[in-house]
Amino acid sequence: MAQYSEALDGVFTALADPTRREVVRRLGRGPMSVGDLAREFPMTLPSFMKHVRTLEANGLIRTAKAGRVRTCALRRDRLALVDDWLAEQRRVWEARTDRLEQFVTDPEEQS
Amino acid sequence: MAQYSEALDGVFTALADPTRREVVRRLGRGPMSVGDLAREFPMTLPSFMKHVRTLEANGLIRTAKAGRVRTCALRRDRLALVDDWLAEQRRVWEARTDRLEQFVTDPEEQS
DNA sequence: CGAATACTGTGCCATAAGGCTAAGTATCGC
DNA sequence: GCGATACTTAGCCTTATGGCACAGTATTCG
Repeated sequence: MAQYSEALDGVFTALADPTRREVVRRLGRGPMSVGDLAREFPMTLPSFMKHVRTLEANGLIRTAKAGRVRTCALRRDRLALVDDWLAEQRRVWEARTDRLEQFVTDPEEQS
Repeated sequence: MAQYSEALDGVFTALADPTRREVVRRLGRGPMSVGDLAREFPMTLPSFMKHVRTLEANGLIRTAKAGRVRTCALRRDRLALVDDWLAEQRRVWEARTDRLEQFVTDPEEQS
């Protein structure tokens, strides 16, 4: 029941950017170097590195430098936080005593 | 396989804020008016309304005004987008030919 | 050793996010 | 109708975000 979780803030923030989501996707296939990853995105390396750092800071990836190459790997366990949150949501709304949602958005209402 | 999805951007952005996540949680129990919702948060009404608008703009809630009261209701179907994205992630990493993750973060690496 | 490679660090910039106050509008209840 | 209620609009402020260029450091290769 951890409501105001900073961890969730971080994970959702990290996943709110399309570049970062794509990095997560690619790393799902296996570890990759920063350079190899960056090559697929239309931005400069320093800009791309910010995304890498954001992902790492929020625990979604792990990185390590060997020689001059930094390799990134996905941390699948962190994505589980999202799963958990969704599961709790479902728990909440399944708990309500079958209130039959009479509420309907009024079609007249525009603004 | 919609990668760069604006819908996902919106949903994740909306959920990245603890106030908005809590609103989603509370609405999980059933519809509520803006005023009733706002009363539980330590901020002014105008500030709170911004969150309501963000949630609505990103499709996570539906709102309608009756008289002087605006009622909010959760749109559970939008949360399914997150579920779907997670499911696709799992599909991606399960597809890799059991690459045994030899990659280990080098303990020497600090910066 | 010297050039190329692969980041890394710094600083700048524009826009967006999240909060506030103050004032305005629209209902509702007496 | 008049005051209270429930938003709503407008404008301001500060910080965060995401991108850039340019210069620097550390490895690797020939």
